[in-house]
Amino acid sequence: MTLPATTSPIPPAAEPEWLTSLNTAQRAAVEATEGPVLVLAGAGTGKTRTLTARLAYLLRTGKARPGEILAVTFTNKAAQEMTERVAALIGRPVENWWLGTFHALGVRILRRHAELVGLKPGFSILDTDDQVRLLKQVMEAEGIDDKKWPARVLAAIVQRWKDRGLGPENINVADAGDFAGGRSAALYMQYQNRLRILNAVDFGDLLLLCIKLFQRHPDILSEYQQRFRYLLVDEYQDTNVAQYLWLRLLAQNVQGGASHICCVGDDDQSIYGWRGAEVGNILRFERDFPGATVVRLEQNYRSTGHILGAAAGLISHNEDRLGKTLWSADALGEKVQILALWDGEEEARWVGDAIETLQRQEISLGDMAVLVRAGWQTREFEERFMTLGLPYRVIGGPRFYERQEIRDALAYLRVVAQPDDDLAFERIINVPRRGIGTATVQTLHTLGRATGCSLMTAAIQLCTTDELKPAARRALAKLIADFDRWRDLSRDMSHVELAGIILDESGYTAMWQADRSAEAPGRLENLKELVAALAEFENLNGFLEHVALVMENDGSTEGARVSIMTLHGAKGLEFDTVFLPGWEEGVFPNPRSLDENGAAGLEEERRLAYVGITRARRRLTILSVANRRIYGTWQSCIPSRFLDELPAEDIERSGSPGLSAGANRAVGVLREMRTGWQRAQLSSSSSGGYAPDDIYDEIATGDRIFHVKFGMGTVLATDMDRLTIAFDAAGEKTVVAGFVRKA
DNA sequence: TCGACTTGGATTTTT
DNA sequence: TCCAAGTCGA
Repeated sequence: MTLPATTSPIPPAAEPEWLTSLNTAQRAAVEATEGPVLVLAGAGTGKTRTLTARLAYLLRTGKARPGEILAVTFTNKAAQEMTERVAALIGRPVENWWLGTFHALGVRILRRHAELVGLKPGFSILDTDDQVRLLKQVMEAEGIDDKKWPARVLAAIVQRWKDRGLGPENINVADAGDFAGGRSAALYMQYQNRLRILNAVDFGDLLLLCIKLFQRHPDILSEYQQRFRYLLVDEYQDTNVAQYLWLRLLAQNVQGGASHICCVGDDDQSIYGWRGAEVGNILRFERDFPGATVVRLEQNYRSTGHILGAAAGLISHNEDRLGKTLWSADALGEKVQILALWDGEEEARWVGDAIETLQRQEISLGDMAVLVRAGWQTREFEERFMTLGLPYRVIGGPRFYERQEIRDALAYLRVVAQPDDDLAFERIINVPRRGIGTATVQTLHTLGRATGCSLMTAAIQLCTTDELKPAARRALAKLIADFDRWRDLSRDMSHVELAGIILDESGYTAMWQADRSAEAPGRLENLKELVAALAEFENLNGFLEHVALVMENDGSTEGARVSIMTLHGAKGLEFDTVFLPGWEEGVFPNPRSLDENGAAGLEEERRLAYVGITRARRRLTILSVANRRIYGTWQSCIPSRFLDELPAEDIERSGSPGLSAGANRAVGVLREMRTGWQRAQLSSSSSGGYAPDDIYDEIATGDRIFHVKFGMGTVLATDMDRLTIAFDAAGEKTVVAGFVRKA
C-alpha cells in the first residue's frame, strides 16, 4: 500500500545535518519507516535525537503528513521536548499532529465521542485526590469501615485493575482479593456509577473508555486506524496492559497486518513495574509484530569507560533481558569510587564537602546530583546543604497543582465552570471557615443521594426549608449567591480577572493573609502564580483541562543548584557528577520490593541501580554507611549486594576496615578516605581547603557570621564549638558552631 | 464547630 | 523520627 523504502527519498547532496550526523544504527532506526520496528536504545545512546530525527524524516520525505502521525510519550515534559526539537529540525512548528501522552491523546479521542461511552462532552477529569475522596464516599454508603480498609488502598487496587484494562464487569472472584471482605469489585462498580453521575472520569478511564469505544464501534476504530499511518511510542518498556491494548487496536492495519509502528525503549531501564508497567510488552515485541525490524543503539555518548563498565557489569546479573552491549569511544576516565562511611550524617557531610571541593574547581552545581532510593533520604542532604549554604533543589516534592492552596483555588473555579462538580464543591464548602460543618454537609449528601441530584442542587433546595440550622442556612445561601454571581460575571469578564475576584470575595486570600504560619506567604505567592498561569489560556475550561492532565512541576530554576532526587525521578537526565548514597541492604535494594516481588523485584531494583549509574557522565561516587537511623531507630547496615556485582577493574574502593569495629569516627576516617579524583582535585586546587574540621577554628570573637535560622550576627564569645552571638534580628543566642558560617 | 492532642504508619510516581 | 489523619474537650 505504500512505497517500499529502498533508498532515501532525500537526495544525498541535500541531506540535512540532523540526518548525516547520525551513526549507522541511529540512521537505520530513522530510515526503517515501514512495518513494525523496535528500537532498543541503551542509556545515553542518543535516543531522543534519533526519535526526533525519525519524526522529522517522515515529514520531510512526505511519507506522512502531520495529521497521519501518532506519537506517544509518558510525560508531558517528553512530549513538549519532542515537539520543540522536531520543529527545530524541520524549521517550522508542526501543526495538527497527534503527539502527546497516552492520557492527553485519550482525552482528545474521548471528547469527540463522549456520548458513545455514556459521557456528556464536558466531562471532567479527576485526579488521585478526588478519586480517593469519591471512593471514600462510596465505601461510606456501603457501610464499610474505612479505618480497617483505607480508601487509598482501594484506589490503588482500582488503579491496578484499570492498568490491566479491566472494567468492573471483568473482575472475577480470584482477582477481587480480600479487600473489604471481597467486596472490592462491587465497590469498583459503585465507583464507576458515581463517576458516571458526576460526568467525570479518572486517569485510568481515559484509556479504558477509549478501548471500549474502539471495541464497540469498529467503524470509529477503523477511521483512526486509517488516519494514523505511522505510530511512534517512546519508553515502550513502561507501557501497561491498557496502554498496550490501546496501541494494538490502533496499530492494526485495515488490511489486517500491523501498520508502521515504531516502539522505542530499553528493557534495562524498566523501573515502573510496581505501577503496572509490563516489561513483557517490550520483551514480546517480535512475537506481537512478526517480521519486526529490531535496531539496537549501543554506542554510548554520555559516560566514560569505567562508569559504563560498572553499569554493564551490574546489569549483566539480570536474567530477563533482550541483551545489549553498550560501548563508548570515550576514554576510560576516572574509576567509580566506592566509599564506606560511619553513618548517614557523615555521608551527607562527605558529599557536601566533595561538592564544595568541585565547586572550587569551577564545576557548576547544576552538573551535580545526589540520587537516592526513597524520598526520606533527601532530608539528611537538605539539612547538610542548608548548613553549608549550598544551593540545592529537591526535584519531585509536592507539585504545584497538588498544593493545598492551589487545589482549593481550583475547586472554586471548577464549581463556577461546573456547578455539579460535587468533589470540588465539597472541598471548599467550608474553606475558609464559614460555619458549614460536617453535619450540614452530611444533610446535603443525604438529600443528594435520595434525589439523585448534585450537592449544589441539594444545597439550593435546603436553603428554602427549615432542615438546617439558621446559621448554617444563611452561610450556605450566601455561598450559593456568590457562585451565581461569579458565574454571571464569567460570561463577560476575562477568566483571569474573575479568578482574582473569586479569591478575594470568597475570603480565601484573606484566610491566608491572616495565617501566621511560615508557609502562608509562600501560599499567597503560589496563588498569584496560579492567576498568572490562567492568563496563558483562552478560557477557563481550557485551563482546567490542562491542569487535570499536566500536573507539571513548577520549573523555576534561577541559578545553578545541586539536584537531589530519587532514582526514579532521575530517569532520562544526566549529570557530570553523580553521588549515589545509601547503598546498603535494607535500603537499596528496597526490602519491600523484594518481599512483594521476589526475584523480579530484585531485578527491578538492579535496573534502578543501573539507571542511577548511567546518569553520570564523568564522576561517580557510590556510598554506603555502617549505621543508619531508619524511622528513628539505629540499625547496623551491611553494604548493598549490588556493590559486589560491580566489576573490580572499574571501581576503586575506599573506606576504613576499622569502620565495622567502630574504632574510628568521623573526621579522622574522613581524611583517609579522600581518594581518586577527589585527591587529584585537591592538589590542583589553589584554595586547597578541604577540611571539614577547620570550620570550628576559624570563628573568633568579633566576627560577623551567618546562621541558617537566626541570620546575621556578631560573635560575642566562643567556647569550643559553642558560640554566643548577638544576632541582628533574633537577639543574643548560644548556638553550635556547625550551623554558623563566616559572613 | 474548632483547636489541641494522640495514634499509627512509613518505597518508588505519572497521568 | 516525623507526618498526616482522627479523637476529644471546650
